[in-house]
Amino acid sequence: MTLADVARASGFSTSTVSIVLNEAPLSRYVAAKTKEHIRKKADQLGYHPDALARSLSLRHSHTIGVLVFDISDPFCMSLLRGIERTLYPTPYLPIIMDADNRPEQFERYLDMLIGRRVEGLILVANWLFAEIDTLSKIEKNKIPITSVGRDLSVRSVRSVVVDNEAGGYAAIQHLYGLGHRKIAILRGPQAMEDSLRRWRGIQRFAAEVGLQLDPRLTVQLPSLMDPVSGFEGGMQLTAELVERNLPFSAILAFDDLTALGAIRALWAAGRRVPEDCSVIGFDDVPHAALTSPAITTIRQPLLEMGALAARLVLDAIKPSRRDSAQQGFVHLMQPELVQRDSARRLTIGRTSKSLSRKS
Amino acid sequence: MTLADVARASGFSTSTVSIVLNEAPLSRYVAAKTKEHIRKKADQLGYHPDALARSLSLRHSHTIGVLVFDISDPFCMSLLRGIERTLYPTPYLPIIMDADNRPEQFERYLDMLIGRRVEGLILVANWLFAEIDTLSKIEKNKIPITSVGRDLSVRSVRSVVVDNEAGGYAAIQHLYGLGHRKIAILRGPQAMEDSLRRWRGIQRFAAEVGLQLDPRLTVQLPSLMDPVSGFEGGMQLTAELVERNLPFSAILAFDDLTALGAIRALWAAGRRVPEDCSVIGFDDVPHAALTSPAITTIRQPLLEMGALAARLVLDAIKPSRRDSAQQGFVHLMQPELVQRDSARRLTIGRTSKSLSRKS
DNA sequence: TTGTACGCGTTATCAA
DNA sequence: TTGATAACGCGTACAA
Repeated sequence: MTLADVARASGFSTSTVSIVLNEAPLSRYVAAKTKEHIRKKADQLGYHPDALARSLSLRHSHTIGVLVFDISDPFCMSLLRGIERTLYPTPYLPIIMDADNRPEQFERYLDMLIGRRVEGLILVANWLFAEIDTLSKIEKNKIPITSVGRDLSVRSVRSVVVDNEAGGYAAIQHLYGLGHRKIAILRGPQAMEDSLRRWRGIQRFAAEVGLQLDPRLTVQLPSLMDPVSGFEGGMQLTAELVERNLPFSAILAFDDLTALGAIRALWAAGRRVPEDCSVIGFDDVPHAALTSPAITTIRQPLLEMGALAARLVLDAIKPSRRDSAQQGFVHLMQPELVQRDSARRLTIGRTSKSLSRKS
Repeated sequence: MTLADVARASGFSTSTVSIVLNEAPLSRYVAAKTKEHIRKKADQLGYHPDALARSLSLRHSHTIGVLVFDISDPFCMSLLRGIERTLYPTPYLPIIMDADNRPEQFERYLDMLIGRRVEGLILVANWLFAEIDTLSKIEKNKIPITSVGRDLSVRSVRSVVVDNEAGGYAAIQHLYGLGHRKIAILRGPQAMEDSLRRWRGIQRFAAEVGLQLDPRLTVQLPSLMDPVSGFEGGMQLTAELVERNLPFSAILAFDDLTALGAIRALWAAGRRVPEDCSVIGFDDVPHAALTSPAITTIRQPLLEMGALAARLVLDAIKPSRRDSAQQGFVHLMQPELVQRDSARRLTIGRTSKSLSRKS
């Protein structure tokens, strides 16, 4: 079904049909019954304008590429929702691609997205990805890029990330406020900047209140990992901690998955959460609220972050902006403590040996 | 950067450039140094062929639409992965759209997908969706459709679904084998066919072994719900069960989210899983393995289901097939019991009042 | 108020 | 070996 088909069937020319169907300005001058007739014919023929041909003619595709590094990471879901919802009322269509954790796939999809002439690009970079130089291709093509979840502002891309330092600070502050002093810290992989930032926040708080962080209780997730292995990592690290028999009454985990792993290890060792040990996570992925106990965590405003990322590309696409000054700007979102059931006030005189004797 | 630009820069015609860059058959006759030269020029200009124009010319888009009804449902992630991985080595590009649980959005995206001339369509219909007549549009357009996760075979669409009856059967069989007799059953919403099928499997097993299903222990999730409310529903139903003080030693939940809700209610009531009550889920969504206790469940082979769905559309797209006979065929996938920690053998003489006295 | 003709970037056909 | 030209389906000046 092409425009020509509709034109032939309705007895008018393609231009008239096009004008009517698009409600173009000129359609003001088209007779009402002509419009009626054309619309009916089009409908009855099941005509759908060819978006490809239209894009070609109009010289813009009305699409925004959304490149996700790992769609199975629960972290992404809310981000995608935020993007989706922001784009929905606009004429822009998000095209979601999943790189399945593989850099080559990422590159290939990037190429395809460029080939499809996306007008903007949102990178959902939840996890590490090696400095992919492929981005320079995009930069050359002058396609506005926004990265969400990871700071890529070194290049010419705008980034939307959570304030990791504030998050780390809030996490330890909460635990401290609950009376915990012997706190095990499960840091993220070395290579991850998020991890470093959170750690800085933790240290800052500790310094402010004079809390001593026992280096033996501060451990680090291995470097090369995919998101799920955050669970494995948290579990293993915690198991080792338990094994070493160091006293601790709380665990500050790198993220929710790590926290889940920690809880599993605790559970396996017969320690209850939160009775015997408090645990705090980071991110607030959707299912953090669904476990028992529900995870107390530092919430990244994922929905809002996705929405902001979408708005940023949208803004950058509009030609009538001098936002170019904002190139590479980092938007820091404020995290928020979500109190649930996995962390509680340290009670005195409980039997568990995991309790601190100090307080 | 267009083909014409490269042609101009390299001093050859667009045809030659096109032939060389596509490694078309004719390129066998092009001088090696010409190829070299053209390739270098193209590369250095950062030329990316315009997929839209190419599609227009070739009369096929090499895209497959993937319409997800709710991308935030963990159920979808593995399905998407399966689709993704199957399509990756082919020239077909999956275009993922998320309807965000809203029928209007579903319809709009369906239209856009048709407009973009997708050559096939995969419906990831995890949750209920009202008989959307919009599908008839697609049927008119002769685009092959495959539905995964939900049986839509009434129409001309091939469906890939798990054998729900076998799953229900396996679930109760497992619980029964563990010694449980007083089993609470959290059935899915009335309107959902999956639920009915699973229930049939349960009844069949019960009849075979002469197990009496206490009607008071068989409850049903409310009808209008989005996926997360499966959690709410499971929690509420279980809380009511506990409240009514009926003895039961195991819960057979409609799906994993429902199971999570049940566990939460049990947890809130001070009953431990699996010590005081066993729980079995359905689906094996990614995080069923990450809770403590990890959920024993009936696994849907989601990855394989996604892969099969993708292969089905791929097959249907190939013109040289007489698969049309397979229109509307349902592919039943076999579920599999995954034993983890939320269900265990009923031990005799435990203190909990929730135990069955019979066995 | 409606029709004609051209261009968007590619590929395919045919000629040279 | 390479180049000109006609589609592909659509929007839009421009003409009528």
